[in-house]
Amino acid sequence: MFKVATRFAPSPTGALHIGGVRTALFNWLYSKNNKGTFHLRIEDTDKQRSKDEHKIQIIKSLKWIGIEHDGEEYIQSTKINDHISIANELLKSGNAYKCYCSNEEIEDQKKRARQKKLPYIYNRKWRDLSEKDAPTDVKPVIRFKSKIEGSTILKDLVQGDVEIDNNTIEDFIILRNDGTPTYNLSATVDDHQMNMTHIIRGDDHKINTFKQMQIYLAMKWELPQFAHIPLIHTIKGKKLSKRDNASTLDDYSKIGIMPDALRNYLLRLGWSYEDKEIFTLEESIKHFNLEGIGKSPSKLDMSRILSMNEYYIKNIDENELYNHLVQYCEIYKDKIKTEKEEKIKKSLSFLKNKAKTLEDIFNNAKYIILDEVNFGDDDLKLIDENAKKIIAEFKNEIISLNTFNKEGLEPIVNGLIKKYDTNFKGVGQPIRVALTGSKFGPGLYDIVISLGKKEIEKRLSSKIIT
RNA sequence: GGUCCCUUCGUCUAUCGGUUAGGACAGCUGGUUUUCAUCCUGCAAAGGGGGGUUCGAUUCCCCCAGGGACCGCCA
Repeated sequence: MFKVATRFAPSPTGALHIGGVRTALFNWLYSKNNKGTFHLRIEDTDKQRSKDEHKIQIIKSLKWIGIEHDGEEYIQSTKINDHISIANELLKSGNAYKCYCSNEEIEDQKKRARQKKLPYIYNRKWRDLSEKDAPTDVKPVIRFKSKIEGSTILKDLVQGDVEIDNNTIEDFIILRNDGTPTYNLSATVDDHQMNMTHIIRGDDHKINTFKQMQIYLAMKWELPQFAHIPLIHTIKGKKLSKRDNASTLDDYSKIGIMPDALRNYLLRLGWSYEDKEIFTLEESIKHFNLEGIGKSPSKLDMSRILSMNEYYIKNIDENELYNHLVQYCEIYKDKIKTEKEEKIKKSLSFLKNKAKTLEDIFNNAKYIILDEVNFGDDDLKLIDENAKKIIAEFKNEIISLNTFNKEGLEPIVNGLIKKYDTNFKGVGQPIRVALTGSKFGPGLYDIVISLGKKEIEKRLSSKIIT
């Protein structure tokens, strides 16, 4: 048995979206599960639309989520000569022919097909015509001579046997009239030269597979295995496209989703393994298989992404979580100063308890991360004369407090509650606002302890609340 | 319109002929609680429709309906 080799072959004509990432993930997992290799091929033959920045974004995105390809990336545009020479071989062996139809002629055919509500399929005009009759003013394209008789069965690893009549596959163009190869030719030649054993790609490629199979056959190349995975749909039930919002990895990273959480979410979108929901990277490699891939398309569900992220926030090692937070804040928020590290790490256990995203943790930890307290207008309203008295008294008690923990703080707060004939909220809220600027956030004792005596004293002396 | 694919709770899914159709997320209860949460109880929630096959179908077959993908000298 040959070593499994898979590939992910995006075109760098736009940002990689989450559907593409899942395809890459499945390919990667499948190869790793089989102790094989995973390759990245950049299909940059559309020179107008291909951009280097997209290529960089693609590689960065894959790396972010934990996927690294084996070997150098394969740049399709550097192999164009190979593709052209295969086209010529096909021409020589009678498996392809020159088509001298003008653009106008083709457009006309398409128009007529539309009018008659028939599917357009090239009429194979030049399939049997002699080149002697060729017009001199038209540069020909090269078309593959598709089978007309019989049918082809695709033994799809996900969808099972799929059979279509050969005459529904048109004589597709393999070389444009400017001499450049088209997708189906290039992809096939590359897959063959890269020795791919398994082509795992979106369901939208299925018709291409039938075309490509014919090229393999004509070239007497060994056919790889194919697996067409169902597409990811938007909440509206349509194919996810580059135009959809929030579909690149950056969009998720920006709101504080962690790569492992998204990886786990994507893994379970369209694939399952018994009732298991949480998969470490190692587990996902161990258990991944093609049998577990469902046949129906699945919808993207943000609340699930969020809850997966929440799970990872609560369950991963706190040092690791802290590192994620530092990176996140540096890129998207305020950089965390190194002298805050200890305070934040100590507080992570309660900061993370009310967070679904790294952004939530940042918000909860803002009172530590930022040196200045930013008061919300509504929150400031809570600081009336009575509240100011409570705050002042609390400050005085704190100054003389030796045991700076919950046991030491509780009697102080309780004393104030009694004195001012109120409840916990009546005392806690003004102090919380004075310390953090907000009435929401971690528990009062957590805040006080995490800030430390010196900082408390400083903040409670602020003019705005005295 | 043609070809192909799909169809279990709102969502992701389990079930490989016999189950009170299971789990997870979301939702709703109740409890703990120091705001907001977390955490813990519980509840509600599904086999598109119609035919077969079978002692028995969510499961196998057929038809219909609905949804989707493709139909580029893009990839």
